[in-house]
Amino acid sequence: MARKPADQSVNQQDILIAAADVLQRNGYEATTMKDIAAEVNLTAASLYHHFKNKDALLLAVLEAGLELVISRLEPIMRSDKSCDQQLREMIGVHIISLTENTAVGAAMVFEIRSLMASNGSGSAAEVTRRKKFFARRDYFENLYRQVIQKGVEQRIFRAVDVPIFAKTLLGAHNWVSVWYKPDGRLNGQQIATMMADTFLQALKF
Amino acid sequence: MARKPADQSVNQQDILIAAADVLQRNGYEATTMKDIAAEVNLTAASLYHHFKNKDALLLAVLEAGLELVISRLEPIMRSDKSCDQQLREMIGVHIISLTENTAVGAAMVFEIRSLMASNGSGSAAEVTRRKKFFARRDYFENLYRQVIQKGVEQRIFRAVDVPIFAKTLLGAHNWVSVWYKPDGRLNGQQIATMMADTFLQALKF
Amino acid sequence: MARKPADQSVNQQDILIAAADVLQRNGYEATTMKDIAAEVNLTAASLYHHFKNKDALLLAVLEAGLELVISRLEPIMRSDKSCDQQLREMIGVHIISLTENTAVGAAMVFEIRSLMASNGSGSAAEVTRRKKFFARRDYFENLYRQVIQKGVEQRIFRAVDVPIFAKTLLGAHNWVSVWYKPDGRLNGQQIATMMADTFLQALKF
Amino acid sequence: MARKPADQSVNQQDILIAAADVLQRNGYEATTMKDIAAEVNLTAASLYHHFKNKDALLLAVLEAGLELVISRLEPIMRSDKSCDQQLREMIGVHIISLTENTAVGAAMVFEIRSLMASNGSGSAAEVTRRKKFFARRDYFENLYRQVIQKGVEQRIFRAVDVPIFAKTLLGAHNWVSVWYKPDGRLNGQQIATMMADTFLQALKF
DNA sequence: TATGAATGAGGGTTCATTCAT
DNA sequence: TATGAATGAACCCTCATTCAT
Repeated sequence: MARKPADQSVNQQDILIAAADVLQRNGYEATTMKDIAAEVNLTAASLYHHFKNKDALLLAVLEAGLELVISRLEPIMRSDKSCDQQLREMIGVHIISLTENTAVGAAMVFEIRSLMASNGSGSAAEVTRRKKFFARRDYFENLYRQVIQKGVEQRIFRAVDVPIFAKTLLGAHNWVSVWYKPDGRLNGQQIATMMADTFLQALKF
Repeated sequence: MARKPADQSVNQQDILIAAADVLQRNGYEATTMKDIAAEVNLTAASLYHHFKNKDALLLAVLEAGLELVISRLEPIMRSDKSCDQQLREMIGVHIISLTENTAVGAAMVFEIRSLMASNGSGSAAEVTRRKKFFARRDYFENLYRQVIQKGVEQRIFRAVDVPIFAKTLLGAHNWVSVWYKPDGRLNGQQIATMMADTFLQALKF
Repeated sequence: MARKPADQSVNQQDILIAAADVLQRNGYEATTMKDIAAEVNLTAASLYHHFKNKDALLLAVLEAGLELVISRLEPIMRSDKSCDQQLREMIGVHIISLTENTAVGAAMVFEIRSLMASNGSGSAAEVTRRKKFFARRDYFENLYRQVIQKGVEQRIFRAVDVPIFAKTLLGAHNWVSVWYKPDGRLNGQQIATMMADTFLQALKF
Repeated sequence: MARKPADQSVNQQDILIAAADVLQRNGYEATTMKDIAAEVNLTAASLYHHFKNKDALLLAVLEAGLELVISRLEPIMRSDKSCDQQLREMIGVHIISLTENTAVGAAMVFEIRSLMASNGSGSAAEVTRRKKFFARRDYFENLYRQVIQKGVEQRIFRAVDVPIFAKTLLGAHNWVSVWYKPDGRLNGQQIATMMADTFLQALKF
């Protein structure tokens, strides 16, 4: 009544990666636990040994993706390079992250709403964790705002509305994970360079 | 899009508007026929007198939104203004459309995937209609590409990769319908101006 | 994709009766919606047109059973007969109700705990309804307490601890629906008479 | 039932006690192996080293409870006291057992149905064991019948229908384990006395 | 047109149970 | 003995869709 799998057991990381992939392809609502499980050769029921429920899995996927990008952005922020150089590098690693791992990016674009829909429900711990995620998301966006703000103050960038500019930039980035195809005309690095050029140019006086 | 029939019964337009609204709030998968029906004081069953099925309804919503924007973009394209002026105005009406009618915009951002997921299924007529929609979507994106391309050729814009720049611009626009709040700090017109500034600046030599 | 049933549609009453029957046989947890549906030639899904969920159905069953008994008890209470006569008649109709409809009685015995288990969950309306049910249950028990109390005060009954005596009596009654078999040695009327004798005797000086 | 092994590992007794407790609180179907395991700091899987399956565990709980009561009832039966005194004492120890160990009592009230539901299934050994349990249950009820019968024959009790009177008495008793609260107005001894009074009175001429 | 009732399909989730470690 | 991981089975419930009225 309980068969053993041929290979060894999967870990949460494997599941997260698979889930991100499926989620990106199908979207949260259209993705079934079975779909995700199949991707790692498990039964849907088995997923519940690793994640409390579908919401928790989604949240874990988003968290992982967000933390990955943050972990790559922060060192750039902490460097003593000039603002324009910092922004250029940030856009670079961000786009590269997105193209290397479309799953994470697309999940973030599309599924935040699903996450918000589940707001209010769940245990206190779940609510807390969700709040923390949104706080991290704001922190992430703030990294961009900070460097833009700093550049404006240092007269390196022209005087733009920082929140709007950040949203503009992030929207453009997010969309990459929707249209990017690994076998397309341009690779991630090339796209990153172009987009960095675009936004740096947009900030010139 | 604003004609008012004499009688009081709901028509397809009413349903489309309501559907777009609900779809934006909840997303395609999370939106039930009952939800949409409730918005126009009908039962789910009654919706089937107006639309063949949920997919057809979604498609109709997307079509309406897309055609609205196209209908506002084409006159600008056909004018004899300079490329930069054309692009500025296009961005303007696009953003305004999005902020005036978040429903349509968000539907376009989020639900294209759902539509693609249903690809291959359905009658020949449905498949044809879906194909036509995607063709229109490409046409829409092409409007942007054309004006950018023309500007580049006329040395009014710097030499950018046109497809990538168009995607960048569209990504930024689409994202507006996600974060825009009618009671926010800035209205649609202000946002439109700022984003136009950004992208026009980005195209300067 | 949606077949019609051969016979005409069922109403809530039919479902309640069927549900009470199945619930009694299997217990709440062991009873599936499918089981109940099958009893009225419906699909499980169809039940949800009549009751919001399994809990609501259970509650409706219990309510119906309780109200039935209360409706038979109250006229006796309101009569101007002597306490001992009143109590005798109450025991009579109660036992008869139980043997005529073991389902309801057993459900009441066994499933109150299930109902309590679901306490706190659900919408405010559900909680309210549940509270009201428990209030009615208390009212029901109070009918017995009142007549006993009155009898004690009028020196018709010996001085017993009223709450304990009522519990004793109710426990004996409830258990009837567990062991009573329609084709047993004695019918409901006979059992009722014997139990009335027992408890009236127990109250003599 | 209260021996304590030197080591600290759990033994079947510990599990039985814990299981009885959880079963009483939640009922058989609503109680999970995990629930029971948690009560003794084990995992569900570990329980299977002690009991073949959930049914076996339930049966063991019921057996233990039943045997406990029987073991306390038999000495009274074997004494040469008068019938009325014997019955009084039997009611006393029975109620006390119930209030001291609600778990066992409630399990007996509520879970017999679950046990019967599993009838027919299982190995021959299991069926045998189940049959034996039911035989013991009948034996237990017979203890009451015997003393009542004897009393009637000796003209100590009035002529009642013995089976019905026994059911009446047992129903009242079983119900105690449902409503008894350790911190209630009366303790087990007081309740026992009152109920003994009631039933002895009911048997008077 | 509108709808109440019904249903097949399926999704999330739970749970008893197994087995390798 | 103990357990983590896994699973088949089943359950509750939802939903798009149909059809008689």
